[in-house]
Amino acid sequence: MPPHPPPRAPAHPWCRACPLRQRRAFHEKSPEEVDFTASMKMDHRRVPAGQEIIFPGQDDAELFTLYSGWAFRFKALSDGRRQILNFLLPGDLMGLQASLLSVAQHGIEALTDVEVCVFPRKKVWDLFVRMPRLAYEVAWLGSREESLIDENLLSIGQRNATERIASLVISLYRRAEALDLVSDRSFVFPLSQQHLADALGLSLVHTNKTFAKLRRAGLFRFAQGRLRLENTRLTERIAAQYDRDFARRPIL
Amino acid sequence: MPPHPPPRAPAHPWCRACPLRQRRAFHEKSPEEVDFTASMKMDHRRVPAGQEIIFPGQDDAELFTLYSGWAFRFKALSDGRRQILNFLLPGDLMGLQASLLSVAQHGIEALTDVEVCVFPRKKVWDLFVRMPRLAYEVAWLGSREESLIDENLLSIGQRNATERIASLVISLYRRAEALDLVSDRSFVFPLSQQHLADALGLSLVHTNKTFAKLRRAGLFRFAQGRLRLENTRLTERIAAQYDRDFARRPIL
DNA sequence: CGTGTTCTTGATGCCTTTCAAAAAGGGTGG
DNA sequence: CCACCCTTTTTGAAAGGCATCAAGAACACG
Repeated sequence: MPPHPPPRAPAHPWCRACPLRQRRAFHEKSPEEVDFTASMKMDHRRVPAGQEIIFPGQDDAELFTLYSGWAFRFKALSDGRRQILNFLLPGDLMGLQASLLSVAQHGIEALTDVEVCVFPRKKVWDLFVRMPRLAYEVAWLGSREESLIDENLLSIGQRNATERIASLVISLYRRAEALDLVSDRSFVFPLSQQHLADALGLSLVHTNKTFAKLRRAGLFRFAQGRLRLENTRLTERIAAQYDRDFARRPIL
Repeated sequence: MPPHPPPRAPAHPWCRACPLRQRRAFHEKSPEEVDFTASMKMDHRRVPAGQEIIFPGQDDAELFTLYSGWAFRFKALSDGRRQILNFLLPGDLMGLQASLLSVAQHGIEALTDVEVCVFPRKKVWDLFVRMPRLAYEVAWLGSREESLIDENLLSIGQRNATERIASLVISLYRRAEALDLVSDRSFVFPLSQQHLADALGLSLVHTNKTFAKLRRAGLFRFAQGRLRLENTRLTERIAAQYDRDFARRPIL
C-alpha cells in the first residue's frame, strides 16, 4: 500500500522537503518542528477517488494530512440521505475529531485520487506533551474547520438555492486560490452535481437547474472538470458571503 | 461586575469546590489541574439573558466556561437572517474558536441569565506549554462541539421540519440529562419558538405549526418554560438520531 | 461502440414561506 | 386588581421554492 519510501526507514526523508508546505497558504515551520512531524509520520498512502478514508463509527482512525487531491467529510441517515459536511483540500487535517473523541461520528471519502500523510492517533498525545507549538496548531486547524462548518450551516439554514451555490463556489475558489491551485481564474472542480446537492441540502434536480441558471447568468462556466469564475463580484454579491479569509495557517 | 470573590485575590477560592464539576457528566480532575485552572481563571461574570457574550468580529474575546444557564452561538447575514449554530449548556467552553483564530466569526448570546468563568485568551498558550493534559482536553471539547454542529448540519440539510424538531428536542434532553438537569422527564426549556426556528432553518410560522403537531401527537408537552418528554421512544424514532452519546467529558 | 454514470429538461405536487391578524402571556404602573 | 403595552404564540389563507417522478441527452470508459 505505501508506494513511497520503505515502511519505517530510520530517518524518513519525509516532510523536510515537503513541497506542499512551501505554498503561501502555510506558515513556516522550524526545523525542529519539521523533524518532529517527520518522526511522527508513519506512512504516505494513496487512496483512489470514491474510497473511504475514515468510515463512520470507526474507532481506530489515524490522523491524516491531506497531501494532494480533494476529499469530503459526510454523515448519513439510515435511509440513505447523506449530508456532506465540508470539503477537504491539500493541507487540511483529517481525523482529528475521530482521534480525540475515539470514534468517528462521520465518514471521510476521497473525492479525487488522493495522497495522505498518516500520523498514528496514539502519538497525538505525545504531540501535546512534547511539542506544544504543534499541539496548538492542531487545535487551531480544528477551530478553522469548525469555522468552515459554521459557514455551511449558515448557508444551508438561511440561504436559498441560488445563494448556496454561489456561496459554495466562491468559498472553494478562495481556498483553491490560497493553495495556488487557481490559474487564470479557473481551477479543478471535481464535484459532481450530486456532491453539490449533498453538500447544499438540495435535490439533484434542483441543484442542476440552479447551477445551470448561474452559468447562464455569467457567474462562472464549467467545462472539462474545471470551473472558471467569470464574474467574481456578482458571485460574491449573490453569495452574501461576509467572512474574511484566513491568513496563513499551520500545517502538520 | 464580578459579584463573587474580590477581583484577584492571591489565592482564588475558585474551582476547588466547583459544584458544577462534581456532576456526573464530567471527568475528575487532579488537584494540580484544578489549581492551574483556578490560577488561570480571571473572573466570574454574570450576563443577563439576551446580552451578547462574544460579538461577531470581536478580536479580543476571552475564553469562557459556561457556569450556569444557557447560551447559543449564532451567525447572521447582513439582511437580518440569523442562524443559531448550536446551544451551550453548563460546562461548555465558549470562545475557543475566537481565541485561537484571533477573531470571532460568530456571536454568542446568553439565552437565559448566565454565569461564566472567564479565562484570559492570552493564557491559552501557557496552557499548551504548561498543562498538556488540559490543552488536550480543550482540544477534545473543541472536537465535541464540532461533532454537535455536524449533527445540526445533517439535520438542517437532510431532515424535514418534523424530524428536525424531534431531533433538537432529544438532543437537548440528553444533554440536560447528563447534567442532572432533568427530573421526572422534564427540564427547563428556555428557547422561544423564534429560537427554535433560527436554529432549525425554518420559518417561525412553520416551526409553530410543526411544534404544535408534535405536542398533539403526544411526543412531549411544554408549559411554564419546561418541556417534558412524554414519548421518548417515538421522539427518537422520528428524529432518526443515531449518534451515540458522549461519555464523561473534560471541564476546564 | 455498447453500457453505466452524470447531466438536462419538463411536469406535477407539496412542504415551507410569506402575509396578516387575532389570541395569549408577562410585566408594569395606577 | 385592572388597564395597558409589548412579546410570544396561534391560526388561516395564498404563493412559491424545492422535491419528486420520468425520461431523454451527453459523457466516460473499457
